[in-house]
Amino acid sequence: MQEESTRRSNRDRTEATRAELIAAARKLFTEKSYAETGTPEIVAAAGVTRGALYHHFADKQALFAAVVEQEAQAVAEEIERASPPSLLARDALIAGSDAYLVAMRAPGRTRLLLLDGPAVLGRAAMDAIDNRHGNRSLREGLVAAMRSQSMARLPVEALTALLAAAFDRAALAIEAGASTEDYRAVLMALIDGLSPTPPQAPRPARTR
Amino acid sequence: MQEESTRRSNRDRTEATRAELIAAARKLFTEKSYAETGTPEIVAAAGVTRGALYHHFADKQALFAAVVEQEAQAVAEEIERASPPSLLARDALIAGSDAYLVAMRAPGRTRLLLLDGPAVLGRAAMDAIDNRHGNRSLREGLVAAMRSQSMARLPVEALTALLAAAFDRAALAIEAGASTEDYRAVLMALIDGLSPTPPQAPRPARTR
DNA sequence: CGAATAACATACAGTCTGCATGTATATTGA
DNA sequence: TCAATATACATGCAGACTGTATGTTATTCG
Repeated sequence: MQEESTRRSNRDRTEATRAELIAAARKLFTEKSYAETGTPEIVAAAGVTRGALYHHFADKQALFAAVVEQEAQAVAEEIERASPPSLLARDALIAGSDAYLVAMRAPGRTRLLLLDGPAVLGRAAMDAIDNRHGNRSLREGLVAAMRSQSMARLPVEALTALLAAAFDRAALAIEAGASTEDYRAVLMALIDGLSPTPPQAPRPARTR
Repeated sequence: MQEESTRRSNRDRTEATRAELIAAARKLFTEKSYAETGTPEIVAAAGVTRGALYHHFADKQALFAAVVEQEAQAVAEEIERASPPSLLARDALIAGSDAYLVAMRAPGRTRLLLLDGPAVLGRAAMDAIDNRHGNRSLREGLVAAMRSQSMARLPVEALTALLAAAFDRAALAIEAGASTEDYRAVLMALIDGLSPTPPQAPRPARTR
């Protein structure tokens, strides 16, 4: 008969420790900033020592990257849950936009993903993470809209990046207390402005 | 008759020391990142000691803020020099956009102003700096365009912030090696899409 | 059941930041 | 003009943090 706490497989130990480290780091990185959070504090919250941290992660940045990756995935899942492929291209785009703005209201997410992430990991690394998760649905939505002729044909990568940047800034502004309606209205105007035919009447659907 | 090196007024000494500290910090902050640049290195490059730094600036962040402020002003001046008020609203907007993208190619500027700045000082502080310098001309250009009926009437603050965010991301992407033409084309499409009347066909060809 | 290896814990070296204290130079006012 | 005072620095110190090297315990495997 094995004791309850002993006899844990190595893989289980690794997985559990990594998960606890990431969870503790996530909590602290969202409450405070990356720079203000020290590894002693993280390992104390996780119930391990710094030795464990540096055994599982190359350095503090690597742990931060793991947290960012997880959080970006969580945001992407919220978006995909809100914009099923059954919707029309433009409607899916709008639903996804709103879902993104809602998802980014989770405390500390904007700083983690939009401020500390790019500064600590660099824009290139953040682009890679975004392309694996969040931006994918956005880019696919844009491609679909272009194919359905409801959007001008433009360089997809650039369009994705610039719209994503606008969404990011909107999330930051809303968190800072700006009017959600104002930013939402401008975002929609930017998207609708990309229609190949003049926007004309926004309410009655014109492209069909 | 005063000696050459002695007999310097206190105000001159302060001004000179501050300027040297800011210049040395600017050089290092643009070559490396804020986090990778230590105050011992900065004061060594400036030819003073850390005592002088902490006499003139509250902390490392305050020195960084001074560098950011100076650099943001330099960018704004380049833009205003390139987009005189004699131009038509839309043309001034385009000229300013191109000037911004050019100005941001100065080595290290994107990281300083677009990555480290927001992360270290916060988005609110960066917004304040931007509104004092760069964004002012953009917002005024947008207001002028709206007044001349060549742009839909939208919340000005939000529109300014979101377009600025798109410009920022374009500058980052271009520095990372992306196609300037692609990003420029999308930026112009976003701007032109905001026309209240159908795309207006300002030129027989689209934008190029 | 050893031997090798993985998963930690502990200890240490180097560096950094911010402050406190000391000193020289400039300014002020009687 | 000359002390008194304030300003502009320089120096030294305390605390904290990061990364690594080394030691110890728990698995895995032949």
